[in-house]
Formats: sequence, structure tokens, C-alpha cells
Amino acid sequence: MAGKKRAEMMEETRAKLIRSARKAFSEKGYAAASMDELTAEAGLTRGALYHNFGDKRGLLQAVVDQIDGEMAARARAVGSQATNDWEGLLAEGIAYIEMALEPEVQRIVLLDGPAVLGDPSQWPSQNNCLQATLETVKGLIGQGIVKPVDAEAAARLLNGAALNAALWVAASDRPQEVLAKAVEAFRVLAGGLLATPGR
Amino acid sequence: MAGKKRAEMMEETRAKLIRSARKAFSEKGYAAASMDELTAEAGLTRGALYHNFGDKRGLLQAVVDQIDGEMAARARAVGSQATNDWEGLLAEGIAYIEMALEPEVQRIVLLDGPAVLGDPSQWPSQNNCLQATLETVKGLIGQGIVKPVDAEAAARLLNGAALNAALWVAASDRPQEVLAKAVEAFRVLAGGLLATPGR
DNA sequence: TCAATACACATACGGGATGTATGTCCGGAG
DNA sequence: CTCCGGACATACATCCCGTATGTGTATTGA
Repeated sequence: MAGKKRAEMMEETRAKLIRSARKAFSEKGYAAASMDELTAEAGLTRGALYHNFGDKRGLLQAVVDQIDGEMAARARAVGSQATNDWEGLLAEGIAYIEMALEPEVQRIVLLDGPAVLGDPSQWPSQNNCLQATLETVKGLIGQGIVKPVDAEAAARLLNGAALNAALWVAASDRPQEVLAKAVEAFRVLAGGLLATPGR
Repeated sequence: MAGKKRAEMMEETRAKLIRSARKAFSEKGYAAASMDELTAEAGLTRGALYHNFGDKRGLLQAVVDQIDGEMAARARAVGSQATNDWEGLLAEGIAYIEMALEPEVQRIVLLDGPAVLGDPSQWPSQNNCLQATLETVKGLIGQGIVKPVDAEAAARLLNGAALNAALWVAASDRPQEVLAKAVEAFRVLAGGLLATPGR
């Protein structure tokens, strides 16, 4: 029974560790999360951890990659449902703002991630979120809908604005009201990129 | 000689510790900076540190407050030299981008600060930088130059965009070129706030 | 002037966490 | 059946933070 191949077992171990890590990192923060508790909750020991991920940073990297991938997928899904590409870009940005309200995203990807792993743009995961925005912006510039600015610069500024808005919303007392303000301001600001300001 | 009062001496030790901390934190990062080395370089021991700042976080807080204050002062100075308020706002944003190129600002205020102390908007120092931008935006809205959006939302998005641009520039291989692109994109994006898009 | 007190800082200690070195058990190859 | 490699567990060495305790000096009061 348990007809699992060796590789499958290992993959399962990695998954269990990452799952525990997501929980511990988001609840206690990276620095305060103990590797002993972490692994114990996954039914393992630190041995498995250092064997699979090298060190504590390696584990964080794996966790960040996973969450980052999920975020990008969700953003693309939201953006592709919009009526046109411009609305799609706005929808992506707003989706980021909303995603950043989740403790896992906020604590792990936005706060601890950059502090421990360095600037996100250098991450091996290549910052999927940014990539998604970048593609959209490029398309819009090609269509002449967005002014011919540097696509990467525009994408980064948009993501930065969304990200900061999210932190603001998350820390606020009345997230609903603040979220509305943030989204409205984001639409207005992003409008600066439009070639024909009226719309 | 050494006609220093007790309070003056204490202020001096605080200054020495903060100076060493700025150096250590910016070079090694908050987590990797050892309190023993830190204090030793200042010619003191951890005793002085815990007496003056309570704990390691307290020291970081003091360092962040100091840098934050310097940043705000510089931003205001730059903004006040502009020909009009709108150009002042742009100048402030660009000044932030440039300041974030300095390792001290980047590592301490932008990366470790938020991770250790939490969201900047909750800091006792009240994020002087944001405050400066906020005042400028309010003024511009009052003059009808900027669309009547929520001032705080606009200020936060602008700061976020600038901040992210700075991280991008700092991590790049050719900071000069990238800086130019970032500044250009910032101008375009910020233009979205203008009531009369033509300028 | 002198004694007592308060305070700024130094030193000593305990708890906990990371990373590494070593051990163990199991699956697969020959 | 034997042997070997890999996945994981266990034990250890090291480091560092925070606290408790000690010490010397400056200030206060008589």
C-alpha cells in the first residue's frame, strides 16, 4: 500500500512543509517563525527542511514563489474577463490591491519577502505579477491606447501604486471605505497613461 | 574640561549608537546586525543600548525616525524651489526616487523598516514623507489644479509609485538610464491627476 | 564638605534558534 | 542477497537577544 514513488513522496514532503510555512510565516512573521515548530506541525523535523530547501531563506523563497504564482494567475484571470484591454489593466491593478488585503500576501510577499530576499524584481520567480502587468501594458502601447512610455517603467509604477494602496487599506480601520477611495484614486492616476485622456 | 551635563552626555551616547546603527543596518541588514558589534563600534556595550532604546526594535525605530525626518526635509526643500505647486509635487516624487537609491534609505526605511515595524503609515514618526506629499496634494486640489480625488489616497499612490520605481532603479545595472525612464513614467502617470490634462 | 541616592552604563547569565555533522532506515540495482 | 545512495532524524556547536545584577560617577541635601 501507499504505492508512492520516491519522487512523489519527496514532493509531498515539500508540499507539507510549504503549507506549514505559509501558515507560520503569515501568522508570526518570518523572523519569529521557529523552524522546529514549523516542521513539527508538518509532522517532520528540521532535517527534512534543510535537505529540501537548504536553509530558512530557501523555504521562504519557495513559499513566495508559490504565492506569487497564484497571484499572477488570479490577476490574469480577472484581467481577461474585462470588456477591453484598458479595463483589463485597471482590473489587474485593483485585483492586486484586493489580494494584498490577505495576510499571507501582505506579510509574506510584501513585507518579509523584500526584506529577506531583496528586491522582488531580482527574484528567480521573476515576479509573475509584474510580468502580467508588463504584457498588458505593452499590448496597450502597441494599440496606441497608452502613451508610448517605457512599458516596464509604467508597469512597475502601477504595481507600486497598487501595492502601497493595499498596505494602506489593510492597515486601516474601515477597509471598505478606504478600499473604495484607493480604487478610485488608482483609476484616476492610471488615466495619466492614456493617450486620449477623455477615455 | 568636558563641561558636559548629564543630559548632554546621554544625548551624545544616543547619537553615537544611532550613528553606528545606521551604518550596520544599512550594510548588513537589520536581522544580521549584531548588537554586540554595533555597540562596540560606538565604544559602548549592549547595556547602553537597552537602557536608551529598550530593545533592538527601539533602536531601529529611532534610526528610521531620523532618516525619515531627513528625507522629508529634503523633499520639502526641493519642492519649495519649484516654479509652481504642480512642478513641486513632481519634484518631490522625483526626489524620493533619487533618495531611495541610497543604501541607507533603501535597506533601512524601505525594506527592513516595514518588515520589522509594520506598515509605515502606523509609525509614530507618522511618515513625514507622506505627510509632505499629502499637504502638497491638498493644496493642488484646493486650487483646482488636481482633480478632486481623495487627497490621502492620491498621496499614497504617488509615494508608492515613486518608492517602487526607486527599488527598480537601485537594483538595476545601469541606474542612470533606468532612472530617466522611471522619472519620465512618473511624470506621465502623475499627469492623470491633473484636472486639465493638457498640462 | 560629606554622605546618600539616583542614574547611566557594564557585565554575567539563561533561553532559544539556526545551521551542520552524524546517524538511521528504506528502496533499488546488480 | 548484498551493497549503496538518498531522504530524513538526531545531536551538537555557535550565536544572539533580552534581563538581572553590579559599579562608578554625578547630583542632592544638610
